[in-house]
Amino acid sequence: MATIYEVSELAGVSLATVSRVMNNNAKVSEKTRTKVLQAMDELGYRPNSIAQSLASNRTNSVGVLVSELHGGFFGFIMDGIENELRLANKHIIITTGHSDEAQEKSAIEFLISRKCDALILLTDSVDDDYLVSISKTIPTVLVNRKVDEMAQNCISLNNELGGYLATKALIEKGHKDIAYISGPDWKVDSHDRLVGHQRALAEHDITYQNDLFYQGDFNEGTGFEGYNELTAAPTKFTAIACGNDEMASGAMKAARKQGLNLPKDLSIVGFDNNMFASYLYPELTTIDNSAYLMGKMATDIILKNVYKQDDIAIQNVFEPKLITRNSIATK
Amino acid sequence: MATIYEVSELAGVSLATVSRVMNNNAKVSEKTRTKVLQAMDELGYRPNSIAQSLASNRTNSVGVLVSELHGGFFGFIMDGIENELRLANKHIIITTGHSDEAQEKSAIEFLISRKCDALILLTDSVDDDYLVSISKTIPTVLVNRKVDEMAQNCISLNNELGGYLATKALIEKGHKDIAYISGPDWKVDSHDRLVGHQRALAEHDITYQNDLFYQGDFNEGTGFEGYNELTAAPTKFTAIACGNDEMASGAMKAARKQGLNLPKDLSIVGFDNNMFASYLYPELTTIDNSAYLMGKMATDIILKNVYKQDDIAIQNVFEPKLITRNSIATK
DNA sequence: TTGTATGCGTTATCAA
DNA sequence: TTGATAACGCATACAA
Repeated sequence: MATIYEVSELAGVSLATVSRVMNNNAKVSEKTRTKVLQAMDELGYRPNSIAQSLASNRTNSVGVLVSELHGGFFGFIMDGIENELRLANKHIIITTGHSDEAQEKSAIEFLISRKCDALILLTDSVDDDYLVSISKTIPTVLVNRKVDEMAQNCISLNNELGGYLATKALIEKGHKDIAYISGPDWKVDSHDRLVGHQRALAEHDITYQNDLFYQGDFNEGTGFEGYNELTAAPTKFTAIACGNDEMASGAMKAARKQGLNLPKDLSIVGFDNNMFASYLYPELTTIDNSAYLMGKMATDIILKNVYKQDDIAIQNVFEPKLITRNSIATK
Repeated sequence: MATIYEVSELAGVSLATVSRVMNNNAKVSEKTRTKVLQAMDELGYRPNSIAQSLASNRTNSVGVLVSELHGGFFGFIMDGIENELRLANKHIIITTGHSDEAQEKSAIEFLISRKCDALILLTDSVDDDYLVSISKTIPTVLVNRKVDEMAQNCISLNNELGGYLATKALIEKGHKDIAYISGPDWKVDSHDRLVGHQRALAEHDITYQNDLFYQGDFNEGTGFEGYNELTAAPTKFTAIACGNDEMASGAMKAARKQGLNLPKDLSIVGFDNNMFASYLYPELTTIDNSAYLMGKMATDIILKNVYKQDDIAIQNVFEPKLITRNSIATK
């Protein structure tokens, strides 16, 4: 592989000059420039970005931590990051933490030792203090998480509003007896969605009933169990709002197993607008979580702060949107 | 950020010694080792992997090219790669090509200039010659693609067998009138799956009929259209085999729209075992494409050839498996 | 077992 | 507008 040195020899100029035409950041006469370009071409020269990084103290890469590489949410966030980064000629180094604290920390350490110019982290297994300390070493933006000391660098979804919109969609179709299958309470997203649900109820003078609440864990199985538990209780309902789409799917399966005709006998609304939501039957009405946009925005914060791209507007909180499909029947 | 030099000063030893304890590849007395370790700890030293790479001509990273970051197929392949790589203490640099030749080539160029130790490529937009020439520069393995000159470094699925198994599953449930909705003919996977379908038919003395064939493009919409086209023709059928799960979903939606009761009135089998397959109603019987395993194996080839890990068995072609769910009724 | 010296392929600071 | 030359942080052959 040809080096800048060989290029300089062939072109009959100095190392410095070759470097200048590569980065075209200094004046070079048209004549020498073409000479150099020609030499590069002739040698099939490709810059060694490792060497560039060492010398310039810039890797033009941003490190990303996600839980898994598969899965809709992460996929779209990564897409948002990667697309935006590519437009800026930067690139992405991805690591996974599998929602395990030790793995997440070691992934972060790795990204730092790899000299990423900045970090985008999706994590809930690592504590606030650690994140704050990291952010003092290297520009860091957090997606789907809020840490007060880093508020400017946190991107999140207004989950409360999302929960509100979901339940409101049910109410507007005439439903009053609405059950709720929640995600784990210790997750803020999950908690906020429930709060939104309750606000929608209250605003329409519907009293919230404990009988109509089931606590799941965001996995499909608990949606299934949840529906069965809820129907075992005396309080009847005509609709269910679910903390996410997986559980909505589970509830749909359980309901169908009990012989219900969907959506006629039971209306359901999900949350996340997961990839499979439109493949469900009936196609699931749900809340879009703006995953792609959040990834894009995380990148924008970095482009602005680290790579000094101006005229970029930052938005830290995203508004969820209702995606209307066919899983809600008019009552 | 502390450097190896500062560590050596604090520990009162030479640069080389510090380097030795980092890589523990040479004898260092226990006494000096602890001295060095202590100094590292005190300074919060983290090795600069960029500098390591430049000096050692090894980046411990493998470059990966996929079409998109979201989507089940790519997700699982990347998972397979990343998991295997992490166990070996190597890491992954991911780029996307969006199925566009120019973008794919520039992504590959990028990975090379980034001095990856090896490449794992998922591409169908770039020609064989280009891939062969790349593979002479840097160890390259191809997933889901076959190039004769690089046969040892190609990982693929036995799509013909998959197509065979899918249709055979239908036949074994008593179906004889089986329609087929195919992917684009120019894609080898798609073509091979069809050939497998035809073999299953032939083996059971069922004549293949053009009336029962529809050519789609692997997207859900063409599954929908396909079903409508097929039912418009005079030849009747009780089952459909689809080139992939998306089209199967489309066909299911179309059938249901025509008032059919699934799977009683129509049996369907898909291909790929896409993430949403188990969320469909009825849950889709399909063919698993071993995406995760193919990603893992691609990595293994590199671990063996590039990183010299021995005792790794290589398998270039994967056997698809039938995943039985509820979308096939007994006739 | 430890230290010295050189090189990896660039960028960047000076001079010229 | 160009050219020497010193970093960048580490690995490694060679000496000691």
